[in-house]
Amino acid sequence: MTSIKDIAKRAGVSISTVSYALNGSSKVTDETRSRILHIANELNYIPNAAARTLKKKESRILGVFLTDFKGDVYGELLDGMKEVCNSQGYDLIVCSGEQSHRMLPERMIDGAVILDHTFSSEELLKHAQRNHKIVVLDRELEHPNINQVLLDNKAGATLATEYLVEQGHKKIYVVTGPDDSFDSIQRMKAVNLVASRADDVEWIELPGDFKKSGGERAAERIIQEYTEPVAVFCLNDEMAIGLCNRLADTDFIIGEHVHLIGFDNIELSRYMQPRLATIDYSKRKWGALAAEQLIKIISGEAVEHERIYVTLVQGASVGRGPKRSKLYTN
Amino acid sequence: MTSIKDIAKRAGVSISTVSYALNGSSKVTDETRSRILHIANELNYIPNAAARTLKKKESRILGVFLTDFKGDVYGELLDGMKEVCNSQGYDLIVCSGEQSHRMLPERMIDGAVILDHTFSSEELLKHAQRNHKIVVLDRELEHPNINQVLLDNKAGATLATEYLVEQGHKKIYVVTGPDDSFDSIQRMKAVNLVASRADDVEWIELPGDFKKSGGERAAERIIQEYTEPVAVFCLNDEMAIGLCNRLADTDFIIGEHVHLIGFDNIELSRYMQPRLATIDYSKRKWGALAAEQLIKIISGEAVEHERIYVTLVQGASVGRGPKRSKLYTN
DNA sequence: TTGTAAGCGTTATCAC
DNA sequence: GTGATAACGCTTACAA
Repeated sequence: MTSIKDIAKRAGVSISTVSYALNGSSKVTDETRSRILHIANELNYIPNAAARTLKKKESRILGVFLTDFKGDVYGELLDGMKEVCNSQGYDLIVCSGEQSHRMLPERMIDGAVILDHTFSSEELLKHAQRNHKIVVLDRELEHPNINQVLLDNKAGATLATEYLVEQGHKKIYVVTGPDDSFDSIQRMKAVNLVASRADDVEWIELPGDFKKSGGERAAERIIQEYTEPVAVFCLNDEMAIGLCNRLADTDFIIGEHVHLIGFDNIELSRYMQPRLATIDYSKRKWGALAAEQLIKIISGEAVEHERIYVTLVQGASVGRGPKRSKLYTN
Repeated sequence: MTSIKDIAKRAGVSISTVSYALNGSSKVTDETRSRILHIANELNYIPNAAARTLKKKESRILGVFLTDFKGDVYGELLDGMKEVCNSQGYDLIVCSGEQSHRMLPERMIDGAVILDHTFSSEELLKHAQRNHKIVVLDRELEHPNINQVLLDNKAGATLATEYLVEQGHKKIYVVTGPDDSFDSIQRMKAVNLVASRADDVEWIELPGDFKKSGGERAAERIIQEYTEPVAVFCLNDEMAIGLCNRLADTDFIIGEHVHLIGFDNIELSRYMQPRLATIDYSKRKWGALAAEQLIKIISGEAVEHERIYVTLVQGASVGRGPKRSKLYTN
């Protein structure tokens, strides 16, 4: 591997002159610069990132941490982040898994965007304490070095629940996420609020996991307890799809016996028959904003926490209110 | 930031002793080791990755490069890679975009898995020439430092085309990927071979892009030229779905007027109505194998190119042969 | 304008 | 078993 030392030798100058030339410093004559550049090119010189990072104490790399790589929300979110990072001269790397937790403390990256519950809040606070910069997308965490860019879960869950109530539903199943999920807890709170404000609305919590399996299990319960048309709010689309899958094996009809709404508006939702009602938000913007905020706190700018707004997407999966339709089986 | 120097000072030993203790060398007494470890802990010592990488000339990080983060194939593929990497003490980072091309030559990572046509083959060969280790998933490239783990495109496209031919289809549209896509070119070759071997089969190439929009454009053409039921082989599922979308606005019925098969078996395909026929393969295994091969060539082991096998997934989207059904509109 | 030299935080070779 | 010390490749005062 050729280093600036080799270039210096070949050019008959010192390594510092080479370094200046390479970094476009004005301290060097155009002539020597072009000579050095030419030699560097000839020798196929490529700078060593580790050395630069070690010296400058920054890598110009940002990391985003995900619980896993599956998940339909991620694609656009990451592309949004990438765009902002690149436009600001940062590189973005996507990390997942236990090993990846080292990257921030070991200073491989200049900052982290967290959407990964395998990071504990204590862990994140500890990092923030050591002056590492962090943006959290999946929890509330207060620290000068931590910024929050959160979904407006409350608004979303309120929209969804009110939509069901407006359609005349009186019995609403709510399929939750994992117990420790911030999103799930927030959404539940809003459901509770709306339901308690409405007359005569009963809501039943069904424990879920934000995965298809959770929706399937919820479907089992609903089938068992079924007496009349019900409404179901799955706290994310993936569970809603799991629920549809399970119901597809039965004579229950979505939009008629089971009135269903999800959350996230993942791509699949568009293709469900009937179209899944859900809560939409711009994943791209979420990512872009997260990256922006991270870069700002790295640059020492003061920032406020941000919120990603959501909208209701109506869909035939919710149908037109309880029609008390007869079910042929069961 | 506390470094081994600080620990050495506090422990009253030299930095080399600290380094030995930290790295579990047997050259140090248990007593001093535990004392040092204790102090390191007390001072919240965390090693500096850049310094280690600079000195050891390896980062124990592997990179995988994607054209973009969208794409339904990636989730499982990446999880497969992550699993193998972590089990071998490597960390995995996912990269995309022009800036990310620096990571390999600048030695930020010990090796790269390429699934990204923004890397030219010349670029990759140049890296290989400089002793960087690479596994390619999206092209054929021969070099001692490059290993190929490729889909069996030929087998897949043959299975798909034969399936259509067996169902009695005589006119087959083939919607291709981008011109420079290795996968697309390989699949086309197989289609051509099967079609030319079969009596009386006509096939028409429709230029696509592996994205939904390509499928939509293909649908336009097919609608315009429609005279009798046709078969369509979209060279990936995403275009097949785009095609379905466009056709959903018409009276054409998939499986009846348009007999459709895709490639990839992405998750969405399961949820299409009717179920999309397609070519399946294990994305997780693909990723796992790629990571394995990369680690092997990094360790200096000799490896052979690998192939990922594929199977046919039948689906109602192909229907039961040309039934010459009447179309009400058009 | 260019050179000298220190230093970033490690690892590793060699003495002791 | 432990300690000096050089080296990894680069940036950046400071000196010339």
